[in-house]
Amino acid sequence: MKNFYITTPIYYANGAPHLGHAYTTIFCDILSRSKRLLGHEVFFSVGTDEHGKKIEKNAIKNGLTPQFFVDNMSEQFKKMWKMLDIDYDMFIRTTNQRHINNVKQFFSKMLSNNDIYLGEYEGWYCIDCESFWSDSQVGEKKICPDCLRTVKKIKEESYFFKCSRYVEKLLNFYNQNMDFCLPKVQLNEMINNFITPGLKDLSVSRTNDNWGIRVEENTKHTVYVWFDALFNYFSAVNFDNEVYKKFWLNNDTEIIHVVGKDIARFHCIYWPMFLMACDMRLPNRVLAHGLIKIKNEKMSKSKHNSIDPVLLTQYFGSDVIRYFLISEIPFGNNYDYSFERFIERINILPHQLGNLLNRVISMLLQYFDGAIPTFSSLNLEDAKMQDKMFSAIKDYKKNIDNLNITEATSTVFLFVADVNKYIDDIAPWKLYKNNKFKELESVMSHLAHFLYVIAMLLSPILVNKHKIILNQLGVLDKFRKLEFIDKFGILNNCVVVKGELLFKTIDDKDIDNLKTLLNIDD
RNA sequence: AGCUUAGUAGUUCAACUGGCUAGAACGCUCGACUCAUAUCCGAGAAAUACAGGUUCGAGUCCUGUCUUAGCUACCA
Repeated sequence: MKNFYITTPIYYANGAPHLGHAYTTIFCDILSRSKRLLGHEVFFSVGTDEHGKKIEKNAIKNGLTPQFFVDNMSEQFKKMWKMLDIDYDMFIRTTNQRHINNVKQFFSKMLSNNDIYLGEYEGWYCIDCESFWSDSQVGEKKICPDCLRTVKKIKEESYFFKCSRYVEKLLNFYNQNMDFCLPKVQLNEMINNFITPGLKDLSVSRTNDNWGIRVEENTKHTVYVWFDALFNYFSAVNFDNEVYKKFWLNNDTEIIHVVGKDIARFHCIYWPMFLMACDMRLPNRVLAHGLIKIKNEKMSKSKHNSIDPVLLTQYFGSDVIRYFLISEIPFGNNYDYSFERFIERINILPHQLGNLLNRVISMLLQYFDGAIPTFSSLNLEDAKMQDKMFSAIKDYKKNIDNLNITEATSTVFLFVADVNKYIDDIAPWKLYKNNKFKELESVMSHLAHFLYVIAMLLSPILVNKHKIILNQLGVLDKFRKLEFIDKFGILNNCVVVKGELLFKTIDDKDIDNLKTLLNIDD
């Protein structure tokens, strides 16, 4: 069976984790857990990108050494991932010595193969915007397209990666791997926007950045942060020979990079080219998701509009945050966060799932003293519901295979709604009143099994709460595996217990408290 | 400024290469039920950005306009 190597981007260590980081990482974690649930072996890496002028500046401003600064930052990310129950196999840091050696080695190799050469970067520079523009961008008037001020031409020495050598090969690769980049439109943009107009050689070194990996052959230069950062995906599996063999060298391993679409370009164009230049295998997929915005603004510290994932997680617990992000955000689209939507979304958990558990457990206690009756199937509705269950499982698996974890989640919740409706249609309380115990047994044994299936399918998302469902149903440990979910009867004679509420409804009083806590004003 | 994406009920998404009455979900209005956490179930109101064009037929294709978003070598 296929293996998977799944990666998040390594996050830039100049600020605390925000909701966008949480989304990407939760996405990858749920994907990893889902793949494992279906029986695949998975290696899942996360990490931090710790070089660059910005970090150095930031550290100095705070009176710290850059190393101390990034040590602290990467700890913050680790803490966040722990809070969110991110079950990663590797936390890679670009200041890791092994990684530094790797980068130097690859840089040297490309230099000696003439894939990298020393040249001069020349560009139009706008002093006020602190940014470079190309000829076509500044136009004939030589003005900054942003602020309309006059730009200056400046030159500096730089190493360049010879993109032209690999353009043809890259396009061939795209053609043979139509699904390399999802959503597909991203790849069109890459081709039309960068490759067709003529891909320029990429500057891969800097002379004005001290906090970076030195170019051995010319110590005036440090390696450009993106060159450094991309090779983390190699370093993360390269530290251990077994892992390296199993998840990098093995062709049965599918390598999936999950990124925000703002950095898709580096992963779809330059990263494969670098690997080609080093004669190494290529990743199989780049999944480019949309960005989270608040009131249509990009999240940033300076605008004071970022929602603190630490506070949210402390208040609601990781399961709720995980469910919110994965069920609410359609993959690939930008998402406009609002507190109201957040509350609406997470209330689905108590209303639909929590309530379902509660009503089934209560009925089992009232009608059967808590013992799940022997499985039987007496009427047409039961049989129909079995079909729905099987097709829900099938759709779920298909969606996981296609990497649609949001769709997979909604498949399960559609089934939850079906089960709620089934209860209303059958009205077990009427069967009880009319002494139709045989039929009641049939219905209740189905209901218990359906809840068991639901808990198992949601286990990659609700990593804690799904256990509460299984515990309240009294499911034996040995049956907590996906291979048993389509086998009716394994819950026969399990004894249910009424426990704590699974989820609490967020009401108006809670909302007021939260607004104070999170500093939200309308 | 250029390239690219997207404009569908109040909101977030569907509708395969143009093809039955444009589907859901949340919210809203009304109704029913009592196993349940004022939860769950049913019914209803409500939409193709604008202007042209191609076609037997357009949300889908073409042209123009407007709007949103992303990128365009030192912020990752």
